[in-house]
Amino acid sequence: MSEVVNASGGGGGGGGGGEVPQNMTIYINNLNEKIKIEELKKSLRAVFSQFGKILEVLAFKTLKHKGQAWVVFEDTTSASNALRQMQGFPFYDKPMRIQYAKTKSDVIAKADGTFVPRERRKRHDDKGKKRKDQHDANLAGMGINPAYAGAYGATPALSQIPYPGGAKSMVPEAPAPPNNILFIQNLPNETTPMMLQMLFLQYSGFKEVRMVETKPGIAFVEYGDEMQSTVAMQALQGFKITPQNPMLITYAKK
DNA sequence: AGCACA
Repeated sequence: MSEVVNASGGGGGGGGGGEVPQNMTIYINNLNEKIKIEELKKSLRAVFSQFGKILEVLAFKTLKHKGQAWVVFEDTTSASNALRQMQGFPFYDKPMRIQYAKTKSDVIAKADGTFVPRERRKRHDDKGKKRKDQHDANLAGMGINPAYAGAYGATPALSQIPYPGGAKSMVPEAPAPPNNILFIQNLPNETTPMMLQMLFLQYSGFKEVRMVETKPGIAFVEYGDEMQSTVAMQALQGFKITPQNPMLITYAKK
């Protein structure tokens, strides 16, 4: 009788899984602890940005927090899709374990006006409290959203979705004929083969990624046949690992 | 195993 109604719709019924209520942030553990924090965060971004706009990825190397990360989405729908679809996903040879985060992320709290700095959170009965609350409530009521207006205001959520046909403007003059091997360009220099594998593995027929150490920014991705490579190319054309690097995918030259 | 906000 106490079923919680899911405001975002969707969701199927039975949900096994978590006792933690929905959250815009997912908590991931069972991550490979040998991976350096920066690479880990980049790879998480690469794999999760397909579900929606990511506001932040957090991970720490302290003993209490190794092997764990938080990925903050801008809405709970993105977070729940990510949770369902990536549950158990083999990531650096270990299956991800994903739950909703137990508490709201600071970046979200700052955006909705409920953020309370942690240092002040001690035990302080402040008497000027009402005034401040009123002020914050006013801002929130007016729909003023400093975090979004500042850092994210100009970026539509759809920017992460690979353009269906719009990628043509980025396709070079002389396209190579279909090939089961794809040629990827305009990758950020920090891109690793693992990051690409995790993106391209989603499409059937995936065989392998090859990168040339001496030539940063490019890669080759091989599929079983041209049909499969074409599906992957169209799906990931223009995909941005970083905002300034929409990937350019063409068929490799034979 | 482990739920933070460098």
